[in-house]
Amino acid sequence: MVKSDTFQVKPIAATSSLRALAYDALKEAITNMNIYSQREEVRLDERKLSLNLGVSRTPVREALTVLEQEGFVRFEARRGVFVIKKTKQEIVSMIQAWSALESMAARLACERATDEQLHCLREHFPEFYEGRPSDHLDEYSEANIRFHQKIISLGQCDVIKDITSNLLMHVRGIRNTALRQGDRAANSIKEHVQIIKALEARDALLAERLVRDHGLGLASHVEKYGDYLD
Amino acid sequence: MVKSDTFQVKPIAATSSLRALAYDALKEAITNMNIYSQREEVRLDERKLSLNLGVSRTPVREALTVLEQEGFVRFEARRGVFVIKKTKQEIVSMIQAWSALESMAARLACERATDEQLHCLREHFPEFYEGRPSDHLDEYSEANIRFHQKIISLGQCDVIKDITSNLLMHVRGIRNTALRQGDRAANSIKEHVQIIKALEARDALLAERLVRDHGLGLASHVEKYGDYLD
DNA sequence: TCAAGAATGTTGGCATACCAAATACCAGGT
DNA sequence: ACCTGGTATTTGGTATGCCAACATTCTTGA
Repeated sequence: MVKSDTFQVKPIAATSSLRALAYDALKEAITNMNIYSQREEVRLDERKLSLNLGVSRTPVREALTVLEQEGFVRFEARRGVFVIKKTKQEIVSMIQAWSALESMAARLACERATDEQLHCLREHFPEFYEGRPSDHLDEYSEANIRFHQKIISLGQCDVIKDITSNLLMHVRGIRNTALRQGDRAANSIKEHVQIIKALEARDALLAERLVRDHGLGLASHVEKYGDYLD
Repeated sequence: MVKSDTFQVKPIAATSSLRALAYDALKEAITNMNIYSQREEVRLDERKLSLNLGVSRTPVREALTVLEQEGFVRFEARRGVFVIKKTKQEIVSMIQAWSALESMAARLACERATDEQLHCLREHFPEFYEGRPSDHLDEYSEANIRFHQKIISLGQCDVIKDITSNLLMHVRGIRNTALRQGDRAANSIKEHVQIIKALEARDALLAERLVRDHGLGLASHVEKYGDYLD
């Protein structure tokens, strides 16, 4: 017999359910495809999906039900399941909601985060605060998203984290695109620096305002230049 | 033959799916029961539910899947489906997220709503702005919620509306309870009046701040006095 | 007497079968 | 060629059956 002190099993065995596996597979497929490159809405065939995934229709349908709830697909009775193409207005609305939540997270971070955590913000994204970010836009776009997620994480509000996590799935691609329009990247960095300063100073009112305005700036940009979405 | 001009059929039949009906029934049952009055978590039996609802297990399961996604129930493999009891901290988090979103809605309302719409706010809730609200707490609690929903509606942001709609399902009961603790009702009304004034003046910054602080006040209150939740 | 384990029942996960509605296809008439 | 109506096929919605994992009860042996 092995002593329980030394015998540490892996965190969780928890063989995922087929439903969860189907969900992951479908979600990845949906987010990876560029929905907006094609004009027609994509239709998903339950039977083909279950055939390709090697499981029956039941877990596939349940996974699709979750995706419907998250706004990725839409069921039409006896017509099919369609991948949803968000309209420009819907994207703008999502960014506005995101801004509200991240703004609140920033406020909460001022109260709750440790000095170390706040300092990490600056340390984790140093490379982009010198030189021209326009040279590494792909990298910067990812770092940009991480930056905002980090702020939300520091807010230590799970509800905000969960909701924004879902919103991000929908707007990730748009963020990347918008960054390349105009000279938004350089400006974005300046605003980030201000946000970090406000957080480090624990100036909740300022941090909250800066984060909100930063987000709403993106919303306005998409509103103006996001016609490719419709 | 009938001339197509004169032969007008009724718009649609649109019979809801059994899944939707099961969802509605379950959601109402869950929100109506007072989850926090009993110590044990409530377990739902798929087979009994489908028997009671008069449909098979399939639509019931799909309805439960949606409810799981919305945070009302939790699946445990081969154990059962349980109605989730939110912890105090989760409730506080939801109220904070709500505050962020309503605050943004107020800001948007300042830009988007018509004078009429803003004025309706005052007209729709006049009876409570004179006399003591503590005499009609049930009425006032409902009006209170309608007031906040109205602000969100005036923001004309569907995403915010949808998210808060779900949050409301979870905190409805708590709002009602909190209103009865201390002299919160009277104070609540004063703050509402200020919010209306800010909106009518289209002072976005002020309205946004007042709505946020009003919401966070509730969060703090629950944080302090909501121990009955755990 | 009581603990260990075997038998039985229960539960959610999954697969499959069937149905009605929507669509696609085709034959026959104009 | 172009309708027209009916028929076959496809599709999502639903019902049902089976299974492994858990829970419970009963049995058994010291």
